[in-house]
Amino acid sequence: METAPEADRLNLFTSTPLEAIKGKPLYRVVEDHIRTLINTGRLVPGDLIPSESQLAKALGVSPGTVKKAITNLVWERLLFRHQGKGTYVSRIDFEKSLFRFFSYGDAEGRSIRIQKTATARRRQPGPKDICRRLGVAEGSELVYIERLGSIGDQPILVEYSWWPATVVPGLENENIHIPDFLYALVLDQYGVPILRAQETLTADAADAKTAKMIGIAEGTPVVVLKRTTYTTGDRIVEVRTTKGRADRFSYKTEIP
Amino acid sequence: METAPEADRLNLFTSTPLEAIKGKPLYRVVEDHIRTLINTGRLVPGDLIPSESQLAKALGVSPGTVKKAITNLVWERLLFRHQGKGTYVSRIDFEKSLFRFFSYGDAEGRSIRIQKTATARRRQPGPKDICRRLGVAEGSELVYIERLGSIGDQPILVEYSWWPATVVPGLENENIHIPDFLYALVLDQYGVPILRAQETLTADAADAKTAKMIGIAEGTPVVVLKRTTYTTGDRIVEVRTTKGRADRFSYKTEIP
DNA sequence: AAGTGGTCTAGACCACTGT
DNA sequence: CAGTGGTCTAGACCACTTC
Repeated sequence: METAPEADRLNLFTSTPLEAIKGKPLYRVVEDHIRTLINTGRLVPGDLIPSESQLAKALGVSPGTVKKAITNLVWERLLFRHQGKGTYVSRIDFEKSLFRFFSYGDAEGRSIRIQKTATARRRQPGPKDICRRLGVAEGSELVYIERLGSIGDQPILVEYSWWPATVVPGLENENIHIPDFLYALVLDQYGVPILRAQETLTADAADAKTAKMIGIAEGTPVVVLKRTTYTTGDRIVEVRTTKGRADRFSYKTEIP
Repeated sequence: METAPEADRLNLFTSTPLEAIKGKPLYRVVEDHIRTLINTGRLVPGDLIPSESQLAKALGVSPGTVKKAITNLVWERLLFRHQGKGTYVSRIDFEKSLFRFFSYGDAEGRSIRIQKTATARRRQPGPKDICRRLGVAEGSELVYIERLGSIGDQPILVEYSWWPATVVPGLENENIHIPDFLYALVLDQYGVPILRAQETLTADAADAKTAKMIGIAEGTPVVVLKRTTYTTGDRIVEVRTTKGRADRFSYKTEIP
C-alpha cells in the first residue's frame, strides 16, 4: 500500500539535509517532519516509512535520535513498528470510537456486529447548521446518507451523515453499494483518506423520527454522538450524528 | 510527602541486587518492580523515587535501561519527571474522570466549579447489588453518602456513594465536614490512598427521587456514571453512582 | 545472508533545581 | 556548587522477517 517507490519515499526525508535548531530538540524536529508528511498526505496510513538507519543517514542525525522520535510517535499511535519488517503509518483506529460502546452493556459479549442499512440517500442543499459544522458556504450542495443500525433484527441506532457533494460526487446514487464501513468506500472510489475524527457524546430525549426508526417511545432517552471527520490538511469531509438506544450503550474508562 | 527517609526509599530497590532474566527484557523487570512498589502502597502518589543513576547502581543495570523503564512509566502517567528535582509517583488524576464533562457543553467555559452539599449520610446494611459491586458480604454495614452538585444555585447532579464501614468508620457522623473532593478527607482521616478508579457511562430516564433533586421532570434523560474506586492491593473501597442532567453533559474525544 | 527493529551499554554535554 | 533529568551520540549483540 505504499504510495511511492522506495527511492521516492526516502526522498521525502532528504529535503532538509541538516535540521536547523530552533530551540526544539533534534528528535522533536524529526517527529514534526514525519507528522507533517502524514498530515499533508505525502505519507498515508499503511505506508512503510524508511528504516531507522536510513532516516538517520538521510537526516544527518544519530540512529538513537531517530529511534527516540519514532518511539514517541509509536506511543502516540501515529506509527507502529514491526520487528524485522519496518515502521508503518497507523491506520485510523475506529475501535477507539465512542460508537463502539453501543450494545456492550449486555452480557460482556464482545465483537457484536452492528449491521447498517441505508434508509435514505439524496443530494440536496445543506441546512444551515450542517453547513456551518462542515465549514462550507450555507446552502452548498451536500450528500445526505441515513442509515439504520441493527443487531440481528433489532434496530438500535440511526446515523445521519452529511458530505460536501464536491468531495463524494454521485455517492447519493442508489446503484453504489454502501458497506458497513463507509470510509473504505470513500477511500476506494474518491481517493479521500480519513485521517482523524472528533466525537462528542451527549444524551437527549428521542425525537419522533428517530424514536420510530429504532422502535422506542418518543421522549425516551437516546445517546447522541456527533462526529466530525477529517482528511488531509485538516479538511472536514463529513459531519455525522448518531442517535442510539441509551439502554444499549455503556462507555467504560479507567482512571488514571 | 515522602513516606520514608532517603535511605529507606533506596532500600526498596536493593532487594534484588541482580535482576533475573525470565524472558522479560531488563527494562521490563525494572518497570514491574516500580509498578509493584506502587500497587502495594510502599510507594504512594507524591513520593519522590531515587534518581536514575542511584537506581542503576542499586539494580546493577545501566542508566540507559533505567531511563527507558521510567520513560515508559511516564508515558503511562504512573510517574512524572521534574528536571533538576527528580521523578515522582503521579497523583491520581480525576481530571480524566468522565464526571468532569458535566456542565461543559455551554459556552466553552472551562473550570466551572461544581459545589457539592451532603443531603444524606448514614450507616446501614448495604443493599444486595451495592454489596456485590463492593465485593463484600451481603448485608455488610456500609456508609452511605448522598450529595447534591450545583453550579451556582442550579442543581445539576446527584451522587450516591457507598463505602464499607470498616474502611471509613464514623464517616457518617454529621460533625465531620465533607469537602468537595471527598478522597482528600479519606486519605487524611483514614490513611486510605485512592489509587485508581473505573467509570462506566450510560444514560437513562430520571427516577422520581433524582428528578426532584435536580429539578427536572421524571423520565427526562439523565446521564448515569457508575464509578468503582480502588486503593492499594486492588481493594474496592467505594462504589458511586452519579446521575446528572443530560443537557449539561457532553464528552469529547479524538480519534485516533 | 542481509536488513529490520529490540535490547543494552557507556559516555559526553546541556538545562534546570536546590543549597 | 552538586545533583537531577534531558539530549545526543556510538556501538555491540539479539530476534525476527524476507529472500
